[in-house]
Parts: sequence; structure tokens; C-alpha cells
Amino acid sequence: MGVAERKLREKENLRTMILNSARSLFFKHGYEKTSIRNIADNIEYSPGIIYHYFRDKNEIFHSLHNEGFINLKAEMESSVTIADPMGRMKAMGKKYIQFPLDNPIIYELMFTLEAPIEHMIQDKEQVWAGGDAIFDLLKKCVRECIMMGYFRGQTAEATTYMILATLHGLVSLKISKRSNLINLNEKENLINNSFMAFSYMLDRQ
Amino acid sequence: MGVAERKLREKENLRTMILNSARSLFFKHGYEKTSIRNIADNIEYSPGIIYHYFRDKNEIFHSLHNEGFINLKAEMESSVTIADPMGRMKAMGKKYIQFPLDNPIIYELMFTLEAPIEHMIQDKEQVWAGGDAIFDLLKKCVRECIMMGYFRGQTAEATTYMILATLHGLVSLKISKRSNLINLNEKENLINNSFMAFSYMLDRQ
DNA sequence: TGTGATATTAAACAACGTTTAATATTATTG
DNA sequence: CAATAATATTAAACGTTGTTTAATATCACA
Repeated sequence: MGVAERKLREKENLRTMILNSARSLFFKHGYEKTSIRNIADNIEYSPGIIYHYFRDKNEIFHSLHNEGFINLKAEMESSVTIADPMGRMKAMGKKYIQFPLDNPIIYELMFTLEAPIEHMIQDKEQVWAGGDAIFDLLKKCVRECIMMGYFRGQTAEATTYMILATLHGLVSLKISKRSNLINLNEKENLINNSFMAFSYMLDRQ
Repeated sequence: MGVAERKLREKENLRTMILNSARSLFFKHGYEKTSIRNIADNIEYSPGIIYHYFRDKNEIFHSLHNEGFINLKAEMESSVTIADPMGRMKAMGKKYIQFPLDNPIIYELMFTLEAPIEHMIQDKEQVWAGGDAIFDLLKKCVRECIMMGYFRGQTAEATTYMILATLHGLVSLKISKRSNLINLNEKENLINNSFMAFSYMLDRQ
């Protein structure tokens, strides 16, 4: 039961406890194997309590997904000081790739799973703040690159989407366990080498 | 003694009926909202029967996933006649992109969802025939491109993985409903324009 | 001290994937 | 043709799941 012990402990923000608990359980056992009951057990409350702090499971996912975007953006912005637009682009690309390698579960929430998006649809939210922030960060950089003669004849938006797609593709094939299954001679550093092959092409002017 | 054969045929029929039913229900209502009971209802059998033809739900997913790879490969191979390697590469890229736009649910099974991969792991299958086939098709083309002076200093495997990642990224952002949410001035033909931006870079020699 | 608001829980609901044991159907043999 | 063996199919149950309900415990304040 654990109720008595729990009451002795400090009862602070339960909402935060739920999120922390959910996050760590998702990390440990994955999304599919973590239930509301597991989360409730973990914080030593009954399952029903979670619905006083979140409308449904999707809202938990949506919260963690937002959190992820804040962290990813911060990572990428650490390269903002690089003056050369193409150099900055590559640096941000590297930062982008590193994020899902360090936080695969959160990244899945941010870019693959339906749950956080479904929550937005139910809420009639039209703006995807997190995704827009990342896209705009890249787009600004692409615009500067175009002014320097890169991506001749291409629009900034299409180019940005293409770059984001490449970065996303590189890591999402890994996260979905596909890259491990492909028959390869050189498995070592596949993502990094592929990013280099991409960088080579980016340099075209 | 054609009895045994007829029995086998009937058995094959029901197996096929289950797959057809599953496929069409997934198309109509999506993966999460289609249950074993729905499939059984659809073919007018009891739910239990499905477990005489498939070990579990993952095996159904795995079967459809294999089917998808056969179709995708056939699509891409229709460009095999193009002599110029880079031209062939771009043509195959276009075919690749079109496939998930026409078959989003199946594509999700092929490259995103865990279920078919989990089935392979349980079966101790080491070889991902479908994925390998697509990768090899691209890799051959990349090798020829390299011989013609493209992708200087890059390995064929890393380059192939990069190209596959880009193609996959372009469509998977769409399938996961992310591309619709990004704030864009030109939503029209986003994927095609982005593929053109990619093609522009491919041409670097 | 008593009352009303709030926090929390226990219990139930319908649906899920899956397994079990029983039954219906078919094939084979005496 | 009848009896038995083999197979195909089902009904019912199990332990989950996310979520809702109504009851209860806890707390702030009159």
C-alpha cells in the first residue's frame, strides 16, 4: 500500500511527480509497456489521481514532447555563434542528430508518435510551437546560405524541409531499429559517415 | 488423394482472408483502432481462429510488411532501365517517395512500427530481406555514380544510407502528420520541391 | 465544531490480445 | 454405413488496458 509512508514524505507538485515518473518509466520500459497504473504505482497513488492532473494519457505525452523541443532547441542554439552560415548549419545538424541518440524515447514522441499530435487536434491547437521553432532555426540559416550562393534556384522552405528530413531520416531509421538490420560491411559510425556524405553535398555552390 | 491439397488450399484461403481483412481495416481505421476482434468480425469468424493462422498480431504485421517491400521493390525496379546512374537514382527516388504517399499505413509498418521487427526478433531472424533489397538497389546505383565522379571521398554505404534517410525523412514527416503542422508559406508540393532541392545537391560532381 | 470544497480512492466499465477447453466438422478406417 | 481419429472452429475466460463513476478522506475556513 505504501500510503502511510507517502504521507510522511513531502507532498509537493504532484503534476511534476507524474511527469517525472512517466518520463523515467518510458525510458526504462518504453512507451508500449508503461501503463497509467504503472505510473500511479510508481508515485504510490491510485490510478485515478492522474486524471485530476491530465485529461488523458495523450496530455502526458504532449507535455513531455514540449519539454523535448525546449531541450532540442537549446542544443541547436548553442551553435548560433558560428558566423559562417554553412558552418553553422552543419554544426546545428550535428547537434540535431545527437539529440535523439541521447533521448530516443522523447524524440519518438516529438516526431513519430501520434499521441501528442492527437492531443493538439483535440485541443484545436493549430500551432505546433516546438516544431516551428526548430524549422525556423534552420530556415534562417538556409536563407543566409542562399544569399551566399548555396541551393541555387531552390526555395528556402523546400530546402529547409529537405535538410530537416535528412537529419530526421538518419536518426529515425536508427530509432525504429531498421538501421541495425540492414546488411552492412561498415556498421561503425554509419550515421556520422552518412552525415558527412550529406555535408559533402551541402557544399555545392 | 487431392484432399490434402484442397485442405491446404482452404487453409491458405483463410489465411489470405485474414490478411486482406486486416489490410483493409488498417487502411480504413488505422493500426491502433483495429483489433483482432474487428478482423474476426470482418471475416465472420470467431477471434480465436486467427491464432490458428498467425502466432500473434505481430505476425500479421510482419506479413503485410513483407508484402509492402515486394511492391516497393517492384516500383523502384521499373526505373532500372535508365542507363545514366544519376538519372536512375533520381527516378528511383521519385518512385520511392510515391509509394508511402499511396500506401501510408503499409509504409509505417515497413519503416516505423516496432511490431514487424519484434516478430523477427522473436523468430531469431537475422536477415531483413525487404530492407536489404531496397538498400542494395540503391547501393548499386550509388556505386555507379561514384565511378562517374559523384560523392567524391564518400563510401557507397554511407552515401546510400544518407540518400535512403532523406527519402524516408521526406515522407515520414508527412505520415506522422508533422509536415502539416509546420508553419509554411508554400505548403503546395512541399515534398516534391524538397526532393528537387535534394536532386540539386546530388548533381554536385 | 461544523460545513463546504477539494483531493484521493475503490470499484466498475468496455475493450484489448491471448489462451483454454469444449464442440463442431471432416476424413479415414473397420 | 457406423465408429473413430483428426482437424477446424468456437465460447468462455484471463489478465491487461485507459477511463469514468461514485464514494470517501482530507483540509481550509466560518
